[in-house]
Amino acid sequence: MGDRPAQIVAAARELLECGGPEAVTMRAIADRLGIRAPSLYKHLPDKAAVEAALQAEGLAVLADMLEEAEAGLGGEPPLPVLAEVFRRFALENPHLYRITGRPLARESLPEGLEARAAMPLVRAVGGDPDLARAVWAFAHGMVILELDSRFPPGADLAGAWRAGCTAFAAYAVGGASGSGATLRARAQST
Amino acid sequence: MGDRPAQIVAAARELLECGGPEAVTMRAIADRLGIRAPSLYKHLPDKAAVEAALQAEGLAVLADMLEEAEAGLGGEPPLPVLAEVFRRFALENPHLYRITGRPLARESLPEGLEARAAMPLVRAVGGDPDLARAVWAFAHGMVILELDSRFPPGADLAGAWRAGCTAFAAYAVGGASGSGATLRARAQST
DNA sequence: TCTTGCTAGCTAACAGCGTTAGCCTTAGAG
DNA sequence: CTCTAAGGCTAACGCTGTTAGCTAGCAAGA
Repeated sequence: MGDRPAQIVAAARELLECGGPEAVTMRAIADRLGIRAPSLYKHLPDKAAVEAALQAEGLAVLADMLEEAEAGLGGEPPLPVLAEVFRRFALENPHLYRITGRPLARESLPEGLEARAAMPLVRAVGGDPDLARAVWAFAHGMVILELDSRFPPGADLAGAWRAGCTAFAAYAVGGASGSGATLRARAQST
Repeated sequence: MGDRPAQIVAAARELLECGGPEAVTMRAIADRLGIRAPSLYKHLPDKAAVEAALQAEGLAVLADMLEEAEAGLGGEPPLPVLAEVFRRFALENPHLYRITGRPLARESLPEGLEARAAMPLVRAVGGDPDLARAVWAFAHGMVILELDSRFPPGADLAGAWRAGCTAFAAYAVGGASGSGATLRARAQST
């Protein structure tokens, strides 16, 4: 009964969520399935395969959340909403996010998943790939620095997010809505 | 003869640079010093101490480079220059940069080092801490995504850097130098 | 019906990791 | 001359991922 590979990944995910990356051990996975570690290798080539599967899972969840948020926004500016969703995903699944953000085993990832996760952001900035990459880097940086407690304790992270989103939004719209000064004033009041 | 702790850190750094983080092994460090691994514990409490020292070293090098760049710029806008230096540091010392960007053992870091590395950036954006953090996140994100090969092969990273710097510079100057559209035009031509 | 072969488990083991316990040699101080 | 402490050493422990080789059960073919 049951699809062993899927069970293995599910067990790994549970371990990851309770105990962090170092709790994801071949022996611990096997324990959870009531078998011994070497038996796992009848279903998987190595531990990297488990990690790749977790990576894909994380990416898929993120893509789902971003697409849902994108669909749900009316006329409001997309960038702050997507940023909020992005951050929420990371804070709610910190270990999964870190896995997702590892060197990335492209060849063992479902075809097109990476692009799917990226598209909402690209659309939000009007299709400019340079800008999309810059925004992605900003969001990833904010999240990873927060997860790693690299910001000084008590730093106003919401303010930093606001500053970044405002700056990028202004660049995206090409200045149609006013000068940087008014944008900055608007950011303060939000 | 010689300061064993310093020798240990130096050996660790050499190992890190040739073989990456997983080459930094207590046994490998000891080998390089002509002693056995357990003897290291006469000089250090554990491996985390070595990593903390490497982290401090990386942070210090980065701070030096940023400060030097800051001193060397005439009237030109600081952000792109600092960004370039930041990126160069990361690409020239990829493993060290990754170590530097780990959860960070604050208490075992030299007093004020973290602030020293951050200050050039804060000054470059005119003292706004929110903006400084956003820019830092952007730079860190760009670098870590590049190191992890997360950008699609062939992506124009220089363009992404330019987009980010331009957007943040516009936000920083408060729109005194014109609309987003002109800024974007300027970015293309640089 | 008997045999064959595959699936999926098992135990034992290996190499490498960080780390601890305990021994021994050497150098310097009283 | 003795005592102490520093800094080496070996042996070992528990952990990791992983391999080799054995075996119970089951399904298909002769």
